[in-house]
Amino acid sequence: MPTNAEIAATLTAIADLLDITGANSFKVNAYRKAARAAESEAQDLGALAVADPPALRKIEGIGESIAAKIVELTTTKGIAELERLRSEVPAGLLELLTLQGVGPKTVHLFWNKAGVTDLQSLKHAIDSGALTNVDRMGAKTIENLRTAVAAREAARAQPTRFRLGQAVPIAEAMLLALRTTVGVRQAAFAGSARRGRETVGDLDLLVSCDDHDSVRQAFLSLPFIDRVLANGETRCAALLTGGMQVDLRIVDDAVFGAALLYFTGSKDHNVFLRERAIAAKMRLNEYGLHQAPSGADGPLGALVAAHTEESIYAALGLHCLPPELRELHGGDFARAAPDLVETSHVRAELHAHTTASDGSLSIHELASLAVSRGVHTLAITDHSKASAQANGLSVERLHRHIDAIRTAQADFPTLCLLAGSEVDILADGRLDYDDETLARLDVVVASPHAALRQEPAVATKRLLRAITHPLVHIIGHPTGRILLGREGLAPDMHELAAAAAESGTALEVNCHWSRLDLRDTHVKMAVAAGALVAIDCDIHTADDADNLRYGVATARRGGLLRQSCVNTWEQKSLLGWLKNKKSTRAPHAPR
DNA sequence: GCCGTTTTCGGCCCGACTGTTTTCAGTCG
Repeated sequence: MPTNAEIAATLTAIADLLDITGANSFKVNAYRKAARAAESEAQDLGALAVADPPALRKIEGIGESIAAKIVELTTTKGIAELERLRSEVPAGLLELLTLQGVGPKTVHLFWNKAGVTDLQSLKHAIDSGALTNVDRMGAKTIENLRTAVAAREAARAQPTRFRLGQAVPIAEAMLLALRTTVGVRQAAFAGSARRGRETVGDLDLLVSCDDHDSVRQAFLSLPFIDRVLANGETRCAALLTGGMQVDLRIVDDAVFGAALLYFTGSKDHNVFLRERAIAAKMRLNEYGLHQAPSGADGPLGALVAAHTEESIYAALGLHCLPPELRELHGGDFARAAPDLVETSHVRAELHAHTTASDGSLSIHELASLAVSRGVHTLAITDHSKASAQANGLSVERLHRHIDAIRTAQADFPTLCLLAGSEVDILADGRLDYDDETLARLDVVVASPHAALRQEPAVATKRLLRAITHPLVHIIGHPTGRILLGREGLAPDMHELAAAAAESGTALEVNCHWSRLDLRDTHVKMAVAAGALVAIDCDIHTADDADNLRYGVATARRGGLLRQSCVNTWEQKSLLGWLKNKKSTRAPHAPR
């Protein structure tokens, strides 16, 4: 059965191929929108296609035709329309769409007017001069193409997306430099990084200022800039040395909110807001919300709102939606509760390593770090013996470690130090320590570290066994995925979430930006099932504590409420749950 | 292809930038 990601990839493939054939652009966009809907959908679309096909059409962006294609893909493992397109369009043309400045119209032109079928034949057409006879191919365009082809070849070994925790520090370093420029009023990053997506394709920076030229100069002279792609009055774009693209928008301070809203997106959410504006006889663009023009082509009416995002949402009759929930067309207003979890709510770290296993901090250093972060409770959870590569603790070493933690407690009167372990969930679901050993621990985080290529059904059974174990409190990074590196397990997360809710076991959102596991869609499932969630930094070095924001962003994207996150609880409630987790359920009704 | 409080046809966000095209087309976000 295809996963939602596979369905999304298939719909995107149809869109790309249709685009090259010159199909109606609204039809192409419909496929792209449906692909995005599939990607962010928490329900398993493959299962839905089998059990209740009409329900597919309830999802915004999926209509009669695309629903039928999802059913076709699920039941026959292929789509006739896609195969027809593939037989018609040379496969090598798809890569050309990724070239800077080359879109479907241009690829169509290359294919039909110059016989280009892939990157190689495009290179040949450039070098042989064959492109000079093609419409709109002047000397400058051909030179830009040459550069784009070279950049594409150089980038083959580089990622096209970047992990959130790598992109955000770069954005903040650039903003720090821009804020010192004369005349700058406000500066922020927007785009998918602000929405907290686990990976981002580029960075969007927004600056309001009195002097556009000085900001442009400051931006283009930043040390990270490798190549300038655009340099206009209000927009600059550049490639960084690592291959990431950065776009800078420069606006007047009075319209900063409108620009921030616009450039934060998502694209689908912008369309929704514009449509809502039109319905209310207004117009929304990056310069503000205005009254509609009085005539058909007349100038915009009076300004309604522009300075802040809140004022624009309010004028449209909406609550200000947190950026993390702006992924969908209509946004995820249903999840935008006032008690959505925030970094400031987190008062306990329940997953941290010391030098006893593979951490770089001693017990005292780790505890001092926790005190400086203002948490009331820290669980020290070094690896168990199966994780030999991480210097996992034998039972004997664990006993001595527990004693050392108990002794250290005396030095930290304001912090509750818990003796725990990150225990391996073995391939068959057994735990790496016996029950007698586990019972000595204050907190047990059970995590999969090996056998991460198991079949989904095997992985589900394995994790269920750990979830329902009475001595396990938290399932650490449940899938073991590494972003842009390792797929990890693909268990039936609905089933795991239901079992977690039933047994009072928390599912972890691991905050490290290479993991973010649970991922956002999994958090949605946990929330829907009424399961408890832990947000933990999995601290190995002092810097890891800074990753909390990424885990919280992921949890917010999934709609996690403060009261369902064990790390936000008062110490007494938290310790009560650890002592007797069975009696503790997520304190809110399933949504 | 999707969608609907201008509803079953006829729209579909819209502005900046670039390059070449002397008024606009394509790309991008």
